[in-house]
Amino acid sequence: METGEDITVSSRRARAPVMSDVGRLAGVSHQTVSRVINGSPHVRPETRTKVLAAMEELGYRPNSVARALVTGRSKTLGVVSFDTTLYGPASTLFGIEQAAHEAGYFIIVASLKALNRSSVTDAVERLRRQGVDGILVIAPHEEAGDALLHTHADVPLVAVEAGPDDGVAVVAVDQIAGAVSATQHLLDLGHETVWHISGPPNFIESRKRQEGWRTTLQNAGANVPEPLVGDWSPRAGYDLGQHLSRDPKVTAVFVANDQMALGLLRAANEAGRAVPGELSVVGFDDIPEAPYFLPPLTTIRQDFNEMGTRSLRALLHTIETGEPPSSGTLVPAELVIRSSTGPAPRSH
Amino acid sequence: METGEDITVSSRRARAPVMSDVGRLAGVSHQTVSRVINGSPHVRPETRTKVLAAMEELGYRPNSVARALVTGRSKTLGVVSFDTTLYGPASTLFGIEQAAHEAGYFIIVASLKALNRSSVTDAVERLRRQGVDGILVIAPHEEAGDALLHTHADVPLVAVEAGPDDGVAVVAVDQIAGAVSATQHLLDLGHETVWHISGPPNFIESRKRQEGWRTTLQNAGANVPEPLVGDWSPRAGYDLGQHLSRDPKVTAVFVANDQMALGLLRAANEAGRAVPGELSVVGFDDIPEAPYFLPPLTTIRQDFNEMGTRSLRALLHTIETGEPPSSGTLVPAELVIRSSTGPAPRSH
DNA sequence: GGTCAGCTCGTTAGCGCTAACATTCCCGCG
DNA sequence: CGCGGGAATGTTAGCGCTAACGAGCTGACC
Repeated sequence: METGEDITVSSRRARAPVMSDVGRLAGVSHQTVSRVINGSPHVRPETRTKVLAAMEELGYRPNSVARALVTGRSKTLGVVSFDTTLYGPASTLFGIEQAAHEAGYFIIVASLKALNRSSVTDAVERLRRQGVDGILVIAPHEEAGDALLHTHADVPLVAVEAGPDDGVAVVAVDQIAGAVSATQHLLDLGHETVWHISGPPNFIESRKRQEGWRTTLQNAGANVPEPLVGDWSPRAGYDLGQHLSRDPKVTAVFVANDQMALGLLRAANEAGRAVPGELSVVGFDDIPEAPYFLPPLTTIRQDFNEMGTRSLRALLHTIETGEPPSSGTLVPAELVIRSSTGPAPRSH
Repeated sequence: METGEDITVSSRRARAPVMSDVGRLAGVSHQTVSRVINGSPHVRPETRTKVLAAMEELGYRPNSVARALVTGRSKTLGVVSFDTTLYGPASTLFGIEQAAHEAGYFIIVASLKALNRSSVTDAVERLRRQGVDGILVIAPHEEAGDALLHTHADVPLVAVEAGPDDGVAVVAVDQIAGAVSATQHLLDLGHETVWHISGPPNFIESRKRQEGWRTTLQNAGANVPEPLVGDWSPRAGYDLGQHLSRDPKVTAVFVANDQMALGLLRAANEAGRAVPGELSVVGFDDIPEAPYFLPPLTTIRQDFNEMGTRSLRALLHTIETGEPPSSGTLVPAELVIRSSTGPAPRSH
């Protein structure tokens, strides 16, 4: 076996080297190795060099599990999320991960199969067992939010994208303001009123967007049509859009997300209703595809990445200082005007 | 402080209960508690009951960090991924997470800022420090793949979605077959040849799709036009699509992903080229929006979820049996015909 | 020159758990 | 009635690391 030429790490592969191996090679105690690794100031430069060299030679890799056991800190954060396939959650997760990486933390994801109380509770529980230092929840859902109220006990937790109004720290986009500017934009264009395709009612975002839409219409003295309820999918937008497209009174629609707006666009196209000539539509999210819809979609941009970053920072602040997270951070939403909206057609 | 009424867990909150606390309350040793938790057969039913009751009363939560330290198994898997914002990687990640959950594993994500050797090496290194039991890499990129060859040493690793041709286990969709069926579909429709908008050349998928397209044309004796190179974004599809739309000879285009196909669709629309009347287009991926494009997009479906599941299973198999993962699993790709493709227009 | 502060390092004791062995008890058997 | 053996439990020794303390050495100061 001993070829004699193989002097690299891989030769004495019986067991990964540990601190005392490094110490032995460097002629110091394992504690000094620990000091070097943790950047203690009380180590002579030459000792440090020797230790570093020994680490290099052995290919030493600190065992963070052992460290976590003794410090009580794992430097990992849990993220529970519903559908990470969707653009919003995926982007938020991405932002969180980037920020965590910079802060020296790892992200453990626990995605939810169903959106109900027990699955959220269960996910949080699993993460705590795993020893995470804090938890982020991307589940802008009513029941999920409720569940958090009964869970967050001994580990810092912040809700992202939406959450209960109190009891838990929430970092979210200003959904209401976004919906207001979407609706107002349509009103300003001269439309008598604005129809609405909403998301599922148990999503907090659905309700906020609907609320913003409704109050804007009311404030303008406009008639408030019955909102149509979708499920965020393009298919729902298409199905609901077929109804809307048949009704000539409908000249402006605020759709609760871009995917459903896409479905509506197709329905309008098939029904021969010109967008924006006869029908104006505004979406929500500003997914990367939105500028290339036919026509390019006017929508409300949510800065998911920023939301991820901010929520992570809030969580980290709590973890590191022990102060409760400041609740209610709102990330602004921005109206992006493209070509799917235009002046109201001359009425009859 | 002692109210006397608060007898629940939250009262003696100095420190989370540990095994010996449970043992003390149940009148057994901590080891017996361990046996109960790990389902050892050598525990009397009544003892088990007592222990369970004590755990319940104390709100005991096993410390998996301590367990990981002693067993050397953390029950966590690392996933390194490039852009989890994209539909493909996001879906794959989702599939992985679901499968991992079922198997009792956690997923730690490490996303890459840049696609180069060092960032991949670095991510893998970080994950190993963290003590993951295995690593999954979603980075269908040439350099990234190369990096893996020099990294995978003492922890099982499998590449997902694409990877180097050997040296590392790879679970991927059959890109070539997908590209072949896309191109053949167009040829069968009577098009003389098929143009191609490819992804960035350093993506393995780009090359495989291009290869499938090229060989199909060659086998059919068709002329092979110079492929246009995009970057997966709708914008690239649009920009490149403007060129293509101007050229009346172009009657069929195979686009390397759906997002670029969307851009092409818009460019064609603006140029007044009817799809599929004058121009047929096939995408790749089958993103959820594809059926609602104008017109609904014919595309190649990749089962990302399946790929995630399979790659996880392969990894787990290696971890649990020690056998090297079987290389080269291919997930089939499926042609989904919708309305963006049609017979070739009568030539001049 | 003695003292004491401060730097550098080593020694010891766990963190909470599991693995391995030791112990107790009960049963059946010759 | 003693003894082997297995089932149920307890005891001990770490896993690899950090925290806390202690020891040796240097240098400055009175």
